[in-house]
Amino acid sequence: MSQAIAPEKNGSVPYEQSRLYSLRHSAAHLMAQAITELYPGVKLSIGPPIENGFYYDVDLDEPIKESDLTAIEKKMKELAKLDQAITCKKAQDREDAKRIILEDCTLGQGEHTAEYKLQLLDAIPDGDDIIFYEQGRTDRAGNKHYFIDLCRGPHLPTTKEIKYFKLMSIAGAYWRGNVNNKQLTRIYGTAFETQEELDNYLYVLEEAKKRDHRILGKQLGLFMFSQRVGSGLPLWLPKGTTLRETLTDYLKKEQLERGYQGVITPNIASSKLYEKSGHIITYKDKMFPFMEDEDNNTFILKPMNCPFHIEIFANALRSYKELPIRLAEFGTVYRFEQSGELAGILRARGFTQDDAHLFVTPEQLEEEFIGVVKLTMDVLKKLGLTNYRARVGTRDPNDTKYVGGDENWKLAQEAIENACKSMDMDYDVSEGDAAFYGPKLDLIIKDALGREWQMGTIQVDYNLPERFELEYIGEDGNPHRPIMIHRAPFGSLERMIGLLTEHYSGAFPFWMSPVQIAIIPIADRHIEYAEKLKKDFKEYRISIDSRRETLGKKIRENQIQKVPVMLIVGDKDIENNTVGVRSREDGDKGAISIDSLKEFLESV
RNA sequence: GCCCUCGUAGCUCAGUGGUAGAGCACUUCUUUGGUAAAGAAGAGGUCACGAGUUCAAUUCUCGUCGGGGGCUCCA
Repeated sequence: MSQAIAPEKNGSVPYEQSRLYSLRHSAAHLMAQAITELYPGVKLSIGPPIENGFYYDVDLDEPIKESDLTAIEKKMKELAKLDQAITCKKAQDREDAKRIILEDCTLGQGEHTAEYKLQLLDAIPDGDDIIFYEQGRTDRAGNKHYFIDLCRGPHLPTTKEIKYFKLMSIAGAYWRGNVNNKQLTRIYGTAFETQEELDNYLYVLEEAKKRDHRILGKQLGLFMFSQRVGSGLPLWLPKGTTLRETLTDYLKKEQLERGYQGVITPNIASSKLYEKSGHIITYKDKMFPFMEDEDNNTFILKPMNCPFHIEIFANALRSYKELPIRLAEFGTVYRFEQSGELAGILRARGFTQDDAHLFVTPEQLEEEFIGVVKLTMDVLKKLGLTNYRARVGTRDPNDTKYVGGDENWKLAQEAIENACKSMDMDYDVSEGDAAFYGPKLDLIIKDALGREWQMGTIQVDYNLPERFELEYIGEDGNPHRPIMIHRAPFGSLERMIGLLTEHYSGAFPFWMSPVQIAIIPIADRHIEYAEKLKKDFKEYRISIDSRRETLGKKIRENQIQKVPVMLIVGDKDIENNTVGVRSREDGDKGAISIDSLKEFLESV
């Protein structure tokens, strides 16, 4: 299990200061104590509380399985009941702390078990307090139990108060989050104040799984995967395609109104294009394998659209009067994501970006950036997504993957922050989350299971124009370098549709629904009337359910398909020129005249 | 890619060291019905794939492929 659903709020106290937070922290210690008793010689590393529980990373000689968690839970219960007091102990100095780690924390299981704790000690800055928490007691049989851990705290006063917990899953996690380090075993658990809260959490988790876009995508006939087609390569079914086209039509219209021009570029290109852009250096192993022709020319399945749009810009000698040039394309790209990174259509190997690149003068940058932010916010509002956060991704100064000079990076970052400030937008700055060619503003939303996904992104880029030596002729008659803005309000069609599916539990708003209206003739003799109705309302996406099934069954199935409006037609309707209206949300609304139906549909 | 976990009919899922079952869906027949599942019959599976252990494997072991939860990563 991971960070899921919503953080538990305890009145107005921030989670980090809540009793629940301490409870989970203590539960992590209790689990570590149980593990040291069951698996002597285990090396402990870190064990913090997280959004919906806690984990502990341990280094075991023998791999453990999920079925072993029961035994650990049982041991935890025993140790909790001992009512071990949990007390804080401050080391005198660094030497003293080292002694405590080597002598006490190892619990007599050998100094090698202190490997990670010693590294953690080294990471504590000079002058900071070095604190330990210990717990212990002798049980009725006379066995001594003891545990001490380097830890900032806080904790509950006694293990007796850790009652309602559950170990959830096992995962691998690299020591200090670095792939080059050893992979440790991470055990996830959760803990609550009451049994009811724990049960409720598990229930909510089950319910959330039903909202999973992969399940709904199958139920609603939106998309599929096939083992024969390959991993991470979705196939769009008719209804999913309709939904997708509805979204692209909407965005195309918005973009047209805002001065964008559509372009179309190929799905493969010479590797030279990506050598020039710098993508090959950074991403070679994350692209699909290269193709080679008889003359040893190498081609690449396109992992992104920017270099193509750059070529289009560079195709003519540009005047400042033409700028800004806004080139838009729903461009399908292919990235060879690691198998473990795939997640339905939220993360696929082939996906379509609602991409555009703006080529602007320095004077236009801020206004254009703000224009793009506005477009993105308008789009998200139209889609009904409001619960997102903004993140400014900046460069990690210690990482070498970034291209371009310091001055360009500084300018680009200032442009983004200025635009955000002038729009009064709240954002977090996240170091190391920039694209390799420039900083970016990302909009992030959570899925059904509480995992965060990047949707829209806006990037300011001084570097690719430099690499491709892009120019326009300024008012002064001299060549100048344009600045690029990369942007995608949806991010990708696939991810956006996945997120929308979970957001709405598949019950899409009327305007987006693949099937907006299902007309249900009661008997065969009513089909003709249904077809006439469909013709009269051809501006809507209508299906006629003319199967020879009972009315109840057809209603049930269209309801499960989350069709927003059903129109039931029978003898009475033909006679009176009416339809029986049934809404997805409100159920049966009774018969209304065809004229009122027009009004009704406009109000949905 | 790594750690854990799963893979039985189109779908959702039971089940077993002696080659398989339910509900829904599908086909046919009866039923033409007014707001969340009409009735009956039929058909449908190399139990993901490959190898090993065994007299015997869908069941146990290993490998491959695919899915899921994490880690890393996401231009």
